[in-house]
Amino acid sequence: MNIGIASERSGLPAKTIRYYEDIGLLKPDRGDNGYRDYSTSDVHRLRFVQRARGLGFSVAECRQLLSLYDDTGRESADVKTIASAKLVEIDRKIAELKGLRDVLSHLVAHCHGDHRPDCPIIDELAGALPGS
Amino acid sequence: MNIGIASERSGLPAKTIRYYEDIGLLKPDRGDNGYRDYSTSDVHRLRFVQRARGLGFSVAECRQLLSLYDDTGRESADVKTIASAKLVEIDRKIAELKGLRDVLSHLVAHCHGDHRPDCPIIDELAGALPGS
DNA sequence: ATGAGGCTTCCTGTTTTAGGAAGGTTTGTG
DNA sequence: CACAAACCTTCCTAAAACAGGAAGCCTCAT
Repeated sequence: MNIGIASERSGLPAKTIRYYEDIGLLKPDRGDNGYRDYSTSDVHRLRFVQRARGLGFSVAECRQLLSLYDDTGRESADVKTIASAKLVEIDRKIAELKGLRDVLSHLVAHCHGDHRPDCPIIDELAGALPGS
Repeated sequence: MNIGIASERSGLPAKTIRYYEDIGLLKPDRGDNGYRDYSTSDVHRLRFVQRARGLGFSVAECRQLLSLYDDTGRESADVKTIASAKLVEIDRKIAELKGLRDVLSHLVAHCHGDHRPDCPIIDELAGALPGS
């Protein structure tokens, strides 16, 4: 399929998809006319990256995640090591998002009209040190 | 406090903190020597941004989030509108992270040795279209 | 067969930083 | 007091991750 369709289906702009090819994240086939030709598997990879990027993973981290996704010999220790590190990070991100969620909903529900330094919910939340 | 301490306490490099000042995210006091002087409230703001950035929010979005955080008249409809939009987005991100978590843990636990296109878990997960 | 729309490459610009030079300030130590 | 180490300042440059747009080829419907 052409890049326009791949763009629609992955949620990524065509520009970004070409950029990802430039930096070696994926190498679609080329048709006789020189057009890029994406498989559904390519689209899956792109969608995967689209999500991970939106969740604060760098392109380098996405490359790692893709390498797990691609690895055909998944029993290797390397793969497991990387994957469990990513799992820890994901859990941390989930916890932070829940924290952020709490700040916002409490701001809306309980702090209207208050002045900034007086709100105990914020102070508590701002108090948790982030991980790496 | 000096920028070095603020950097330690917020988890952000001093360079990044100065950049955030450049683009108007916060305006610390200045001492007689010209050094920036950060309050604990400044550090809270910085930590807030540090988290939000790591979770895939753009600096522009962080600016919005900070404006909620700062707003002293929180009963305004505008603020509530923005906040609830952010809440929806955060919930979406939490759901996506959980999805990503599932992919990874299943990859590690159940798919070792499989070839990519044969794994039904991935196919299923890659099948969910992301929101905006 | 022609015009609209999609694709190509290439070049430039923006955002969000990181790195480093050149120089002033502060602090601890002899 | 002197001096060095460790901090701070501004400014300039570069990298990462894109976005915008020009110039030109390809395709498809009318």
